Amino acid sequence: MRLLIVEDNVALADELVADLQRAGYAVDWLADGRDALYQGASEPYDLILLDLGLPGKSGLDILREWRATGMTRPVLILTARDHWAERIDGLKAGADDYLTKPFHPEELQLRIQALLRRAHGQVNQPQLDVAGLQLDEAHQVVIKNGESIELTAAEFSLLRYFMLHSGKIISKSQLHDHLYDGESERDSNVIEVHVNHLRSKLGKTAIETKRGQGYRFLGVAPS
Amino acid sequence: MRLLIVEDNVALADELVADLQRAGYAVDWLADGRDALYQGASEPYDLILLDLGLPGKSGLDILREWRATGMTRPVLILTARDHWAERIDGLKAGADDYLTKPFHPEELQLRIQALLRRAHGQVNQPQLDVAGLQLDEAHQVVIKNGESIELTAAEFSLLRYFMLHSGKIISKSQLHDHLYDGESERDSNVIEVHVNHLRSKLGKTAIETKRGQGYRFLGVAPS
DNA sequence: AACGCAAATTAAGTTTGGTTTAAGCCCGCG
DNA sequence: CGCGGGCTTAAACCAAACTTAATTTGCGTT
Repeated sequence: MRLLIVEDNVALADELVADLQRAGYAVDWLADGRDALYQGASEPYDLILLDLGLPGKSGLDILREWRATGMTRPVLILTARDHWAERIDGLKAGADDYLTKPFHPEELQLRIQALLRRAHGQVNQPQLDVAGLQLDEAHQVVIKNGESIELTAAEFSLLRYFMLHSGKIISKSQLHDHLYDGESERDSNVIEVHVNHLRSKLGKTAIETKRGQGYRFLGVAPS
Repeated sequence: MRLLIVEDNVALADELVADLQRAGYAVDWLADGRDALYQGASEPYDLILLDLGLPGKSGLDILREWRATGMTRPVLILTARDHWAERIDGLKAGADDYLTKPFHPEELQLRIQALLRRAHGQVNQPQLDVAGLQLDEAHQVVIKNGESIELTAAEFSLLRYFMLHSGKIISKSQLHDHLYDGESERDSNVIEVHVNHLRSKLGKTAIETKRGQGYRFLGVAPS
């Protein structure tokens, strides 16, 4: 999953970036509202964290412009506790959720997970449960027929993407765009290697390949 | 389907070409307005993507000249968001649709599909639905009597062309011109081979051959 | 800092499957 | 009949995807 953080406070931003990268997200960070307006709409982010107290262009304005031009990606607003009135404005402007600063990192993680699930139609489930597999974010493992399987960070975020897009055809470039941040190569076979690992852990049939188009996640049959 | 891209930004153009080729189009690319003016009118393109911010000759001028000389092919204009006034000029000059940069690749695909359908009288349908067959662009399959049939890339683009020209007689050289880009051979039997494959998947009667003239797509009778 | 480990990535070699070529056959039309 | 366009099949070719191994990276430990 690829996230964009729009936040002008450098110290906070650094911490956020570090936290989220540790949690297996590809993270880009922008401090400037103008850049954000453009990049948030053009790059394929899965979720955007937006600080409302930006210099230059206000966070609310950015959000409104995005929504006006048909940008539908989930946006989570960060706002200072003492500006609580902003929350309502934020939701009105099209935010999907908000969080007041200061907040606990774990709280943020949970909100992000919930938003991502929600954006893919997995409503009200505490964890991703798709096609015979449950993904345990806290322990970075996947449960298949009651048996828990350890995953590396890369495998985990790849599988999470597959589970959120179960049944759809996903191209390798799409995977690249969503699992790696701005500065990374396109001509490599990382994806293929990790898919190979996932297949050996979940079973060869869990991921189907559609030659020339991409992959399709099918999951496992219950035993 | 054969497309022409007129775009001077090399990076963007490369990406577009790659995307569209993956989607099964034959793609030519020109960066220069003067070349475009000539080639866009002389080669048998099915659709032209035209960037307005060209050096040398403006995109608008090119479009106007095309239309003045009776060139009726569909033209999709690409324009920067902050030059929004150009859109109206573009439509006045005879564009069929426009898209503001930055845009999502998927959005572009949808517009292209819509324009191609529109240019062939298939109005307002989300997917090609002709002669008992529905073409599913997203999954590269065709649906016949509720049953989904897998197609290879070559079969898919051939079938798409047939469905867009259903009932008309189509010569083999016409197929060559529209399914393969500039640099390719003419004396081969590729088309015949793929027609053969399509017939074996759809039924022998789906495509009729008019000896010495070409093929005619008839589709399948509902069961 | 330096080490050691595991994970991530790159690289190289192999397999697979789609596309094209090629050759022989069929068949409609003179 | 026989010529030529079209059909069919198999084989050749090529690029995508897979696999495995080697290398690099990053991190925790000392």
